[in-house]
Amino acid sequence: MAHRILIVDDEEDIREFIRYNLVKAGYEVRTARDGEEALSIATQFRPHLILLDVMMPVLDGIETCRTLRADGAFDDTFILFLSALDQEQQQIAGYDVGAEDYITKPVSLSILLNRIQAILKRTPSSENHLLIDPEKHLVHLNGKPITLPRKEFDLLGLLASAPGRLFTREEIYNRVWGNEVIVGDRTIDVHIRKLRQKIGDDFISTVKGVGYKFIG
Amino acid sequence: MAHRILIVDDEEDIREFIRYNLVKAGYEVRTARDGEEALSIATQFRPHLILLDVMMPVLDGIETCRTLRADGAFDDTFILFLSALDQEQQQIAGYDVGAEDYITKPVSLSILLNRIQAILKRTPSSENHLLIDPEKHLVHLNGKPITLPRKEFDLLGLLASAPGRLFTREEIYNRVWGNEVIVGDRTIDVHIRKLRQKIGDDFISTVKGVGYKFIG
DNA sequence: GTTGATTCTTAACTTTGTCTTAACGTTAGT
DNA sequence: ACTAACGTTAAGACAAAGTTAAGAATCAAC
Repeated sequence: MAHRILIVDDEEDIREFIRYNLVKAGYEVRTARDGEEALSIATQFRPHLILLDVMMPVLDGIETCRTLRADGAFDDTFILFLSALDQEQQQIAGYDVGAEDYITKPVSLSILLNRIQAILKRTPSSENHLLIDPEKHLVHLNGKPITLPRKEFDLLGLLASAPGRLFTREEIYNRVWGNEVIVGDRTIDVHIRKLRQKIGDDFISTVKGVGYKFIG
Repeated sequence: MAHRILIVDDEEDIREFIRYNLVKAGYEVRTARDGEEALSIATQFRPHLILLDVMMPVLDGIETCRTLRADGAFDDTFILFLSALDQEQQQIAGYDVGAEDYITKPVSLSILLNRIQAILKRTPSSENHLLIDPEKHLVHLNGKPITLPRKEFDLLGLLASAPGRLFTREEIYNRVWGNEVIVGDRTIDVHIRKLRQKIGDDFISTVKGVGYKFIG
C-alpha cells in the first residue's frame, strides 16, 4: 500500500505538476484548492503527508495547519509547507504551528521527492484504507474498487458519513430503510456481515445495546 | 491489435515521414497539426504513445503535455518530445512536465523506432478499444466502424461521456429521452442489450437497483 | 402518399442477484 | 452462569434486469 499525500494549492499548474510526479513516484494523491477543501478531504482521505501552500484564499496554509493540529485526529500526519518567499518562511518559523518542514517555490522536483521520501520512509503506510465515491457508486479498499449492492452501499455510506460517530439501530433503520418499511431484527446484522465480508472487520465496530459506528 | 500512436507536429513533411514509417512498422497512427488538435484527437483515440513536437503554433508541446498530464485520463499514455534544439531539451528537463523522453530532430528513423519499441513492448496493446465520434455519429470498435441507431448512440454516448461514473436509470431517461417522454420500464434494458450485442459485454456494466456505467 | 426497411417500444416471460427471514450459535455484561 | 443482544448461515421471497418477439412508429425512396 502506498502512502497517501494531500496537495493543497490554489494554483492548478502547481497542483497538477506535483500530483503527476507524486503519482508517478507511487504515492496515492489527492488535491485541494484551498484550506477549507483540504480540511474536508483530509477527514476522509486521511493522508500521511500534506503539502500545504502558505498563501491561499478562503483559508490560508497557516490557519489550515493550526486547525488540523488542533483537531487531534491528525497528530500522525506530516505537514510540509510550500512557500514562495523567505518572508513567509520566517513567518511560519515564528508561528510554529506544527509543520515538519518547508519547501521553496518554484518547486524543485528532486528536492521535493527527496524530502517526502525521507519523511515517509519511517512511516508504515499499510494500514487498511477505505474510500467511498458516491458519484461513481464505488468503494475503494486499499486501491481496489468494490461495487456494492444498493442497501449495502447506503448502509456503509451512512456509517462512513461520520466516522467515529455512533449510529443507533433505530437511526439506521430510519435512514436506510425509511420510516414506513418495517424489517426484522436481524436484517441490519446480515447487511453488516456482508459489508464486513467485503471490506474487512476493521471498519465497522459494534456497540452492543446501541448500534454501530465506522472507524476512520 | 496494434499499439496506437499519435504524432503531433506542425510540419506536414515530418508528420507524413514518421506516419508512413510507423504504419509500415505495424502501428495504428493518427496525426495532429497542433496541440489543440492533439488534445481533441487523443481524447477519442486514446493513444498508447504520443510523439509531441515542442515548437508548435496554437498550443506548444510543453503546454499540451501538461494539459494531458493534468487530465488524469492519460496517466498510462507515454509522451515523447520531438525537439530541434538543445535549448529546448533543457527547457523540457527543467519543466519536467511528465514526458518519458525526447528525440532530437532531424529524426533518425532507427533511433525513433527503437525507442518506441522499447517503451511499448512492456505495454499490452490488445485491450478492447472503443472510439466514439459524436460529429460523425460513428463508433469504432477495435478499429472497425459500427453505425448505431440514434437512441443507441445517444445512450452509449451518455454512458461513455464519463467512464466509471454511474448513471441512474432516471438520469438516463431524462438525458436520452427527455423529461416529457414516458417510456416503459424495459426500454432501457432492450437498448442496453442491443448495444452489448454490438460492442460486447465488457463496456457496460449493470449496478442492480441503481443503474449502468461505462467501463473505460 | 405508398411502400419497404429500419428503428423503437411494448409486453410476456425468464433469469439473476439482492434482500429478508428464521433458526441456531456466539458473545459480552451483569 | 444467565441472558439479552449480536453473529452466522442458508433458504426462500422478491425485485430488478435480461431476453425475445411482435407490433408501432419513423424514415427514406420512389
